[in-house]
Amino acid sequence: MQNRLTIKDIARLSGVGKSTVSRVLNNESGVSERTRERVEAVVNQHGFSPSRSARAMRGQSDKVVAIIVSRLDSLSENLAVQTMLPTFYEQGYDPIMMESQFSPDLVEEHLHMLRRRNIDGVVLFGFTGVTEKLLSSWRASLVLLARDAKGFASVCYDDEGAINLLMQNLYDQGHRHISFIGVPHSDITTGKRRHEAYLAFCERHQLTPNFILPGLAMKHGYDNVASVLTPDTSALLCATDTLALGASKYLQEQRIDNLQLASVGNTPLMKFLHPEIVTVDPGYAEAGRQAAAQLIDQVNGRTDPRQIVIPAHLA
Amino acid sequence: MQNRLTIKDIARLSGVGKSTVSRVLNNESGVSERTRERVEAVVNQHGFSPSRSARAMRGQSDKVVAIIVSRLDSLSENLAVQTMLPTFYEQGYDPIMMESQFSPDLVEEHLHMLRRRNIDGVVLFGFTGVTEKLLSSWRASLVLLARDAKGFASVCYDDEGAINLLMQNLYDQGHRHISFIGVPHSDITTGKRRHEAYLAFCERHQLTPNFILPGLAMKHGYDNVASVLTPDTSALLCATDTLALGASKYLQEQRIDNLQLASVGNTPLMKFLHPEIVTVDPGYAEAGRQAAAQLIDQVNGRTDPRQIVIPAHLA
DNA sequence: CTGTTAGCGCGTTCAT
DNA sequence: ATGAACGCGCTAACAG
Repeated sequence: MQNRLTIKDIARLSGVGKSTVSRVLNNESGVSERTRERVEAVVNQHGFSPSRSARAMRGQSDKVVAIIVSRLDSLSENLAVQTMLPTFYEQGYDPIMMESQFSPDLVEEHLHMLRRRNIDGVVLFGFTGVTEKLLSSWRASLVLLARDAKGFASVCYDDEGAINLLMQNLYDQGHRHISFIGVPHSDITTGKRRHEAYLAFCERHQLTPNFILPGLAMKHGYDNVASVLTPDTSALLCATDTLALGASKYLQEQRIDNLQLASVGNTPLMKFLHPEIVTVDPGYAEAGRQAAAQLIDQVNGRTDPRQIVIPAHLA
Repeated sequence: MQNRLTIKDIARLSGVGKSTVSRVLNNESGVSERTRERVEAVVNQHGFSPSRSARAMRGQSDKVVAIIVSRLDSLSENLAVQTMLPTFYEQGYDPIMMESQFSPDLVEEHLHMLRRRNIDGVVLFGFTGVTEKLLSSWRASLVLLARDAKGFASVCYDDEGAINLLMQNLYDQGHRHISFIGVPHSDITTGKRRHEAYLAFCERHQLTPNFILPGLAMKHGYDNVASVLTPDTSALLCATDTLALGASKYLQEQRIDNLQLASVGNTPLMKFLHPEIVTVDPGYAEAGRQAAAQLIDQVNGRTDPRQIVIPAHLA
């Protein structure tokens, strides 16, 4: 690059020593107000900013974090990343992005690369197959998103709360035959927890459950709606908006418009394609913020790994 | 971080000098085959990799690039980013992500921050309002995507070719009344170029154009389909798949199923929601690869900024 | 309060 | 072909 000026130049220009400039730059105490002001003036005047690399070499931290999403085009993950980025930038962290494509092997590969790069921390969007063993060496500098694991920091959605909110809403609307379409239990959060919350609600209110757990692709929703519809069914609850998208397509094709749709997930696309849907926002935006904040606190030793649950709310 | 070993340790462990290790690491000539092998053995054995920051400090490049997307949830941009990431990683570049939200001010702000970080290069997804002036200081280290600007490297889609492909396909299917829904001319590529290609095709084949240019939101598609439908209309061409998504929703609601839909853009979602659509793939994946490759070549002084056009092809 | 000195890990002369 | 010495820009330890 060109002749960027250095801390030394600033020192010369403001007639002080390098260390004083350094102190000012880092807001350290022990600098007279007058000197501080003078140095700051020169710094601003020249738009000086210290070299990241040099800093990193001394401080041992290059202020870089990684965000590993499952897929770049995941609607829900995008909403979380969207709030994560500004949070990182505000704190001076550069977030680099990676895609896991739901492959534990890829995650491992990425983590390896990150280890060698001496990165500060990682936000990992969890999925079935990401084991604790895989992450063990990152305990101190990892935040798991949408998943929890013992001993790891995590930001989770309130699966049970979300389903309850939705069920209660449907129930209050008078629905008594609510079918459920979800994800297999191999997926703990989106699969097991949401399904069980559905079952529990049914039991509490003496409703007859009617469900299927095909998977989390849109096509799964589309292909399986029919199988949970009875003549009585008046509402359909989907574990994710992706499933709801598939279900919605089926319903509109079949011209079934007397079925109240509901889903977890508050993505703009869903709202556009099927405005009549009832959704809960699992708090994607808030989750992104918290995950970033937690990671930063953690790598700075301000807090230990802890598990955060984001409360869901009706959209 | 903890006691990562340094080039010095490797030197000691393999019984050579630091400089020799450095030479091996950088594949420089002037090292005997035997020594090289010995050093490489030690390096691999300990999984050693040189400190990025220290390297950056000497070499002036920290091997970090930025990707500024308009929106994280842009379907088309995602497809390009998806191929960009691996390309950057292969070459040892860390890609950090930013969102412009279609705001020139935000772009400017981000570029400022990147300048101060002494970043190597930027891939910027262009949009209306991004002026050459805004980018002038990045001439050498910027690749514009989906937009071109004089003097800047760019990777563009072949708007005219894409429309022609689609129109020809519809024409060959026997359609003679093809309506068009697009984007205002203030958007040069997606708006003006695609619209003009449509008009030109109509003129060449003596078709009567029937179009509207409401904007690029889904709702624009949804709200405006009706206005371009005549009793004769047998096909509808959409400038983008986002518009097509909106149009598709309208058509399905109105139970209009004798209208052939076509659009530029080959996103999985579109294909799922409306399988009967004819699409051209503008070459998002290829664009991502090329953009990354061009940027890398450029920042390494291997090539000057140049304008690349990706050929479109029927999906 | 402030300036001076000594490295951090690496690439780069310059001798050998 | 190889090693010793120097310095990149910065922070930390030590003097004053």
